[in-house]
Amino acid sequence: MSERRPGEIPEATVARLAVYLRVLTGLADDSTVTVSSEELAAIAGVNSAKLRKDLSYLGSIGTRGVGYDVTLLREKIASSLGLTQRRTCVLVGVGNLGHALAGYPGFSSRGFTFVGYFDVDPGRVGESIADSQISDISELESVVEANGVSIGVIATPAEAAQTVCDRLVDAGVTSILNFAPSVLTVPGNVDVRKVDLAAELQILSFHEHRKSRGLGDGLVESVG
Amino acid sequence: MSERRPGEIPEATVARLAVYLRVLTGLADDSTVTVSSEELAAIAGVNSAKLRKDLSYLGSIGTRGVGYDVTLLREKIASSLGLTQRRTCVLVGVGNLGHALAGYPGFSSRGFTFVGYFDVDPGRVGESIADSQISDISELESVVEANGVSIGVIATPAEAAQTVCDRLVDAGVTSILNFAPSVLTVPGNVDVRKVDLAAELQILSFHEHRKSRGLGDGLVESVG
DNA sequence: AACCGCTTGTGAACGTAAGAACAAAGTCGA
DNA sequence: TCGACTTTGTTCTTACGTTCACAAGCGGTT
Repeated sequence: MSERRPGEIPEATVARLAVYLRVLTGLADDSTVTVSSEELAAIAGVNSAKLRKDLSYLGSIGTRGVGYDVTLLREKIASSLGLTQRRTCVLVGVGNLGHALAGYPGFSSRGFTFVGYFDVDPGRVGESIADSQISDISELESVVEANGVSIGVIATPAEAAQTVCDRLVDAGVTSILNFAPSVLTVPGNVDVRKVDLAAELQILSFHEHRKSRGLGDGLVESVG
Repeated sequence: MSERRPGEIPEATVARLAVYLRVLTGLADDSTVTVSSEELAAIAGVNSAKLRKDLSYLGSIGTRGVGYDVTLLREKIASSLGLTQRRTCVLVGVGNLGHALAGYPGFSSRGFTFVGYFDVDPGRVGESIADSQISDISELESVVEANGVSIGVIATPAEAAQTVCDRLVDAGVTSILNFAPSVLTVPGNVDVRKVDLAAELQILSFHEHRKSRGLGDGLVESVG
């Protein structure tokens, strides 16, 4: 039963495809025509066998003895990720982080169009942001529905996140990117990805802690 | 050979411990004294068996028939993550995102102290930020060494990231949190975690794409 | 046209993680 | 003190992900 349906790409692979895509864009800018799995893997920071297996899920794209055509591979990855069509997004919560996200150039350059920025604070509504302006949260549903928005980005405080999430889902959003430090509950057809900034630092803290203790051998801290 | 040395906690578990910790803090604020694996797992959005296994790596903490003491568990997780000692950090690159990170309340409230904010832009140096001020990048090494900084946060453009990373590592930083969309190369004793904002959206895009195609059956898009 | 060197694509082995299920170990009430 | 009940800690099974190693396939060369 280890059969995988054609078109089924493992999660871990999908996450790396985004990295390969970025690397390939860089190579294309340098007018590189062809790249081997070994080279590409080195730049992307992964094992070359893993890279080849990842790419093999997209079909047989490379040429044996030669490598991969940069342009072709780039298109293939982009189409697998569904990046051939522009996707519309909304951002809810325009505090510090929300502002930064709104100004992040990587989004629009990669095919994501933000059609609305929302906040509850009346003081912020109307403020201009990233060649648009902040709308009141009450307009959320109408904007989502009018634009067929599929992705919602939540950058509110933790307390507001679930409510905002529910409203997004009710309005038709089927993918959520959550920056609020809270666990979201959603229906099964909705995908959530979370970015937990404090957790990232805590994970690094764990490794720091470990490094400063064990130093590689079977040493165990005696617990008082 | 599936023995795991005592004290060895799996990566996947470490990442979740940070989530449990946050949930437990919330429970403690509500004056909850005891919590069962089932309850805690529900709030944290994970399977209860997984949660129990995660916690079992920290030792036998719960009481059968009762559950876990919230305070005790919280302390145990915090100490496993090395959060009992405050960790000093520096932030390099104070653009939009850097500002947002500097203003993020979750860092200092969880034991992370930023002792320096750096940028190359002379126009920004001196600007006040999060009850401190922006320093010139040239001071990076001296600040890192003077404060025994162990964690560096990179929020520069992609082109600068590797150079900044090298400087941090040379100065003695052993953990890096990278927000720049680039792959960092570091010595083996240094840990890197990356947060790739555009990649997150692309992963969601993939799932959107998949939902709008297959709808759950063996349907395969015919490739022209 | 036959060979040679190179690189892909993949099968098999290994390691890590998730989930189900249950025995062990505790509390609480009588 | 004993028994019923609850919830943990852990074992076992299954799934997923990574890595190795190599046959298959292609371009260039003679």
